[in-house]
Amino acid sequence: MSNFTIYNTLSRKKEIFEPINPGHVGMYVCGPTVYGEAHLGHSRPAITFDVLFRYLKYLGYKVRYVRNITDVGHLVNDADEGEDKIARKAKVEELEPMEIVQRYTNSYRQNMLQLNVLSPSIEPTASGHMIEQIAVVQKIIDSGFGYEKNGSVYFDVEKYSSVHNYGTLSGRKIEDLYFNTRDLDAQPEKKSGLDFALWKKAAPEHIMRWPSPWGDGFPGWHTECTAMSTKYLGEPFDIHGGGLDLLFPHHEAEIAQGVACFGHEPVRYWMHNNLITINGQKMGKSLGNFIMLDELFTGSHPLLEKAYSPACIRFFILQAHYRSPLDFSNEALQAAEKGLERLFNATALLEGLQPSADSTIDVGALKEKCTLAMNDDLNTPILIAHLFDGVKMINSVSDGKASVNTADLERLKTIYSDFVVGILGLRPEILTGGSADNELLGNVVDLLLNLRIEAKKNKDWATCDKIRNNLTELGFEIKDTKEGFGWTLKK
RNA sequence: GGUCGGUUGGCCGAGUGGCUAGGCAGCGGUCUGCAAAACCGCGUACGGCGGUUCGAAUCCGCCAUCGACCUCCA
Repeated sequence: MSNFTIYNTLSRKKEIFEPINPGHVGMYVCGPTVYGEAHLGHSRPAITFDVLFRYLKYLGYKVRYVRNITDVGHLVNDADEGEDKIARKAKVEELEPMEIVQRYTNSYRQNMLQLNVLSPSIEPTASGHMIEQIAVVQKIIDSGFGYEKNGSVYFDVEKYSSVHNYGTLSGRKIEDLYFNTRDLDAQPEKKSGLDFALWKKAAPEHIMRWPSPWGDGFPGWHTECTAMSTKYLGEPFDIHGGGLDLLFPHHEAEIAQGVACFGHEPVRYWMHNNLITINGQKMGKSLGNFIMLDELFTGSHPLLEKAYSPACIRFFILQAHYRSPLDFSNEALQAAEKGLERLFNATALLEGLQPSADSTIDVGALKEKCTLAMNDDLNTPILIAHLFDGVKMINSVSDGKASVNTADLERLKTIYSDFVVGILGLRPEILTGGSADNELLGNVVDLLLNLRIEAKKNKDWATCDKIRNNLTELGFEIKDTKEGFGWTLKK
């Protein structure tokens, strides 16, 4: 179908992507825990796998994209033992846990919409799949790799390791893990410190609880992803994505659970996006550099010099490869903002371009390069570099320094609508003289600029400058051209 | 301490052995009534030290430094 390669964390190599069922792709990505507003860190996996989703569809695959919503908080790690993370927040705000869940789910979806992240095919909630999770736990017990103790169920890592390899995804060795495991409260209950929880008994103060064969409790963190991914995608399924921070223990545990349940690896391709740092530092609440997406869009955070549009954030993220670390700074964001404007201006200019008899630009090669970049493990920075080469072509044609024939012009338009809008998901946020969505405004601006042309003929520079300066103040960008004028307005 | 991954020009960020990444900023030029935009041109970048090689940002070793993770937050 194509030579689309993706880097598989499991093999630590780029592999040609071949779906299990020809023409169909099943992908699962770890979604948000809805106990707070979405922050900058949430945007990267969402955008990375949105681009993957879009590109797979562009390649002609029918894609089922499952991204979960974790609405069952578990234990908070330090002071408030035995208290559910969501329940804790509920007490603080005097809201029902499910009210919190609803509120932040809505907020997350709103942010995703702003970032032009497409809705997944299925967005399952952990609380809505309790039966499936209990079934997974039971299946693991039946396989001999899980054991119950005091109403909790744990995964027997040692026993698993005697038959299978544990640690293949993260490169960890079981011997090393023995010496590097923190001492945790429930340690005495477990056979080994390496074991992880499949089901936890709920303490009396724990609000979110469900009945199970082992008593009232709640599922372990890793259980939900195994239950929901395989319910909707089968096993094995094609692609599992998530942030690098989830690689261990979460994804490692998912593999072990999958093998225990099904007798084989649950996932063909594991993909991990890298994280975002701020001014070279990790994001942390204690560091005061935790920026929420809403703050980013409005500029209301001490670290922000200005507001940045969702498209700007999206472009900024896509200018780096998803597996590379990315450092956030005002300087970098503003550079991205200007670059994006250049890209959008050319994309708008493309619509009004006049074809000639001959082409002096190589549109075919451009498309080829764009496809190669995306096929190379979603190399969006390279794609963007090629799109900027195209910007130069478009501007040159517009300036009359190059020409394009009718067929090439159509192909060029297709490249920009496919790659910029369709795959990168960047919606041009500008109005131009040719755009129809606000005809009245366009006509008024045209009228003013025609008056300016007349003033220009009379060498009435004062009137000329007044019209231009006032329109500039209102946010319009005025360009003098050979034919007359051109203008754009950022939305 | 362990595992994995970074360190590229003023800034961001591609690039895995010889071939211009790209964007932003800067400088010079063309165009312009002046601008803006655009176009053309310019910059001795690859953390340090050794090694392999005809040739290394790219491979190997050591060192420095930064980050993520290390199993009941998800």
